[in-house]
Parts: sequence; structure tokens; C-alpha cells
Amino acid sequence: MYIVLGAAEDSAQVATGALPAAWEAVTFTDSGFGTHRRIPTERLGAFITEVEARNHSKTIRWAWADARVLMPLLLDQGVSPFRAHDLRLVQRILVTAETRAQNNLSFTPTIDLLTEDDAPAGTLPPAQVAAGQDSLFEDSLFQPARPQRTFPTAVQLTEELKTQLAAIEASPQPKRLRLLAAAESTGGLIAGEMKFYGIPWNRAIHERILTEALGPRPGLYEKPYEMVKLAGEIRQALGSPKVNVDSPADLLKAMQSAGMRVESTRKWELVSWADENPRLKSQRHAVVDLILRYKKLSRLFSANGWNWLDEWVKDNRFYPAYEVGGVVTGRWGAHGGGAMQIPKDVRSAVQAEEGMILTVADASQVEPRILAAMSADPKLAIAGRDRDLYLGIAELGERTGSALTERAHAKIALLGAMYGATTGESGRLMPHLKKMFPQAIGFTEQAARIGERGGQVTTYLGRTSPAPSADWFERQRNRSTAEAERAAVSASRAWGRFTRNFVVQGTAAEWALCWMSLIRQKLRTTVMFGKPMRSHLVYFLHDEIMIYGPEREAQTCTKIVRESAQQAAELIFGPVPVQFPVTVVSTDNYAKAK
DNA sequence: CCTAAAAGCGCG
DNA sequence: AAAGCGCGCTTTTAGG
Repeated sequence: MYIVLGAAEDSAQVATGALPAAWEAVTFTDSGFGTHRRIPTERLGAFITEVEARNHSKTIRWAWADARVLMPLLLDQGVSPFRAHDLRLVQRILVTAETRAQNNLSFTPTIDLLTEDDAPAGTLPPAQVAAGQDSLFEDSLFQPARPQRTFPTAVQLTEELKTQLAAIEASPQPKRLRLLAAAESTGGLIAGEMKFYGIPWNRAIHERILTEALGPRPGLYEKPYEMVKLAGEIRQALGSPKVNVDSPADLLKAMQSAGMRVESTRKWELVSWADENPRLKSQRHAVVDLILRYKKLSRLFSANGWNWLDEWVKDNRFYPAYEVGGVVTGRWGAHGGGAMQIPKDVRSAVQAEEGMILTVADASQVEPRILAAMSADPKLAIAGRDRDLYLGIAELGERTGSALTERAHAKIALLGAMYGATTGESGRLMPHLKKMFPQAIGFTEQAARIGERGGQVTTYLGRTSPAPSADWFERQRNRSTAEAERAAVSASRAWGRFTRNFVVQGTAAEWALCWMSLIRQKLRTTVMFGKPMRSHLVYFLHDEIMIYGPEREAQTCTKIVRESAQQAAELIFGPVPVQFPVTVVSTDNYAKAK
């Protein structure tokens, strides 16, 4: 049974930043619409709790416009629903799926939930906006319009839900699409919870890292002592007393006039330059070393320095916001604080409090394993059974007389196959890999060919890749000159690499969603010592999750994480010979996890 | 002057 | 030895 939650008719229009004062709940079952009920906002959490308790929570699915609006509210009231249908997230999947003819999917939204509001709820305190305007324009005949926002009503959302469910049921793969809708919606719940709980972040530890590397916190607009010192040493070593070390162009010129043959200031180029110019001019080595150290410090200071701490860490918690399906492939994006780029160097600031523990889990070689499952390549599946997949490939190569007998080579070749590498070592090793796993490699090549001619592909559960732009098609038509021809071929290949990777990366993202959903479900239903567990998911990064909870729950968390990995694969693919092993570490500190 | 793009580095 | 996929963020630089 679905229960649609939308704004009550008379409360739908509110000042920007505010929420409707009342909501309406409409039940929706196979036999049609049921009761309508009005709930004041402050009673919403209690209402959900009551209904879930009465109906055995698992039979209820809450349908709403956008978890980003309701989850903060509900969590503040101490409630997080079991299951949801996120009409915005599902609409995005269906709208894209509809654009690919082969999907045979017919869907037209009844209300637009995708166009972003210019000011999401919570960014502008309405009371202050109103007060400011009143004092400024008190005597004016022209009262400025107070910015308004209209929330969809329950009645509107019910229409949309009906349309979405009908589109899914009428599609050629309703079972898969249903799972995708459920998993994506649960993602919305989990993202809301993660934002609410935050990652435990020890400010004192982080400050110690900064001080040790950079010196004491500098004043406003000043650079830390260690950076200033290094910059001086770089200028001296290059013989350019005025070079601005922060300007790549300036630094490049200075390096070149000091006799270094480099084309850019990129890290890898400096490293390879140093490798090619050994011993003799040991001073040049020193320059590269200084520059690399400066870059490292500069990055730490600007991306994860004191300003970052002030802005993102409150009461020893880091609160990033996640964007479910924010990446075309279905991966999550994150905004705020660079939550998906936490450098290894500062991870020791993620420290559990007294009596608490972090369970950090990392799924091994997810994308190749996903490829094995979705292409139904038995040899690739077996290569990864009970061992490191790349090692398994190397061992198989050894046994069958292939040139691919080393783990490092197997890894480069397989990654290249999924990314579309054609040159270099990866391109060279590929034919050997194809001989060993024709089914899997053929699958990725098929996806690439579709993209090269401007077609669209879908993931296993049915997320569809976008069509190329009008510019792309125009470029394919225009082959009047040799240069235009080259540009067309290059754009075609680039889009082929995108679709090739889309199917694997996107299906891996679906696996991760199911993995997390199962973990969440088990954490909520497992009873320990007569009480529900207190551990929660607090962090997610593509193929890695973090749970935070009481120490005594660690063992159970580990078990849940492992089981869920394999169950996620079965949920998506059914019984498959592909294993999904997970590295799990229970620790008080994130830096110890890897 | 402000904004958008580029350069560079972080993550998977 | 440094390419082949997907991102976010900061700083500098180029363009209107």
C-alpha cells in the first residue's frame, strides 16, 4: 500500500524557505484511492510512526515529492520511514528512459518535479525576509512581492504516482524497474539520514594535522608559515625572485627559464621529469621536490584547512549533503565540503567517540564483478571466486598460456576494457584479455558501438544514458574537411567510451544502492539485547560505506555488511556465480581502515 | 567589473 | 609510464 504525502490544499503556497503548515495523506492501493487525512506538520512524524506500527511497516510505502524536503523535518521529530517512493527521483529515471525507443516505455509526467527551485527550503529564514521588507517599505504603496514557493498537493502527487506506477508496470522489465525505483527512493532516505547524523569529525585532531604541516593558523588573507617558507625556497632555487608560485603559468615560465623542459606544472609531469633527469643535476630534483611539497600544502590549506573546518564541522560532526543520482550514471554526487574527496591525509580526523566505533567497509573490485554478472561471463565470474579478481585472471593466464600472467597487467587491461583505453600499455594488453573473456569484453564493446553511433544504453535495472547533444549530431554530419572528419571521429569515440563505461558504472551504482538499502533494513530490524540497534550508516563513497554506532554492535554490523553485499547481487541478478567480497574493518579511526 | 573557463588536485 | 570513465572544489586567467 502506498500513502501519498503532499501539501494540504490550503497550505501549499508558502514563503520561500518555509514549509507547509499542514499535509494531506492519501492512501492508494490496488483497488484505488482510499481515505484522505489532514495532518499538521508538527504531527507528521507521529502519524508515520502510528501508521507503520499499525500496518506492519513493511507493507507501507510513503510516496512524496522530494525526500530532501521531508526527511530533515521527520528526523527532527525522531522518525525515519521504512520505505518510500520518491516521485522526483523516479520521475528523473522514467523521463530519461522514455527518450530511448528500445525501452518501449511510455511516460509523461503529470507534474514537473525536476526543475529546481531557485531557493531550496531552509536557505532563507522567511521571518527575517519579511521583517526586513516591512521596515524598509513600510510606507510604500508598492509592497514588494514576498518570494513564494508552491509545494505539490497530495492530490497532484497521487496522479503522478499512478502514472509512474503504470509506466513501470507496462514496461518490458517491470521487475527490474520496480527494484530500481525502490532502491533509488531508499537512497533518498539514506542520504537524508547521513546528512542528519553527520560523520564524526574530531576538530582537535584535524587542527593538529594542519599545524604540524602548515604551522599555526595564519591571519585573514595570509598564507601559512610553511607555505611562505617553501615559496621562498622555490623562488631561490629557480633563480626567479618574483615568480608567483600559485600561478601555474608563471611557475611554468620560471621553470623553463631555469632550463627545465616541462610543458606544464602537473604533478605527474614533474615527477617523470625528475625521473628522467637523475643524479647529475641534483639541484633540479630539489626544485621538483619543493614544488610538489608546496602543492600538497597548498591543497591541504585551501581545500581542507581551517576555513573548511569552520564552515563544515559543527560540534565534531561533518555534515555534507548528498545528491542521490546526481551523476548521470546514477552514482551519488555530494555538495558541501567535498565529501567525496576527503584526502587520505586528513582521514585520521574521523575519530569515534568514547564507547563508539566505526565500521568501514570497502567492496572489492565492484565494477569488474558487475561486468562479469551482467555480461554473464562464467570465466570472469570464476576468476574472482574466493580470491582477488586480478590475481585470478593472472593465474588463469598462466595456466592457459596467455601473455597476461601478472596481476598488475590484468588490472590495467581490465580497467582499460571498461574505460575504453586504446593506446599505451592498457591498449596493448587488451587483445589478450579479450581472448580470455570474450563474453565480458564483447559486452563492453557492444555498449561502445552503440554510443559511437549516437545511441543510448541502459544499466541492468534500467537507468538510461542521455542522448548526445544536438552539437554532437551536427559534428557527425559535418565531414567536409579532414579536420572536421577527425573531430567527428574523435567525438564519436568519446561518446562510445562514455556509454561503454555507463553500463558498468551505472549498474555498480545500482548494486551499491541495494547494498546500502539491505544494510539499512537489517540495522533497523535486528534486535540486540532486547533493543533495536543504534548503529547508522553515516558515509558512502561509490563502493565504500561507514557505519557509526556503539562498540558492542560492531560484530553484528560487520556480519550485516558482508551478507548484504552478496544479497544485493542476488536481488539484482538472481542467483549468479559472481561473488562480491567486502573488506570490513571495525576501528576507532578512519585512517586505520585501509 | 563580473562571470565562465581552465588548470590542477582530491576521490572512486 | 602516465591513458581510458565519473565527479567537486579552489584558484587563476581570459573574455565580454
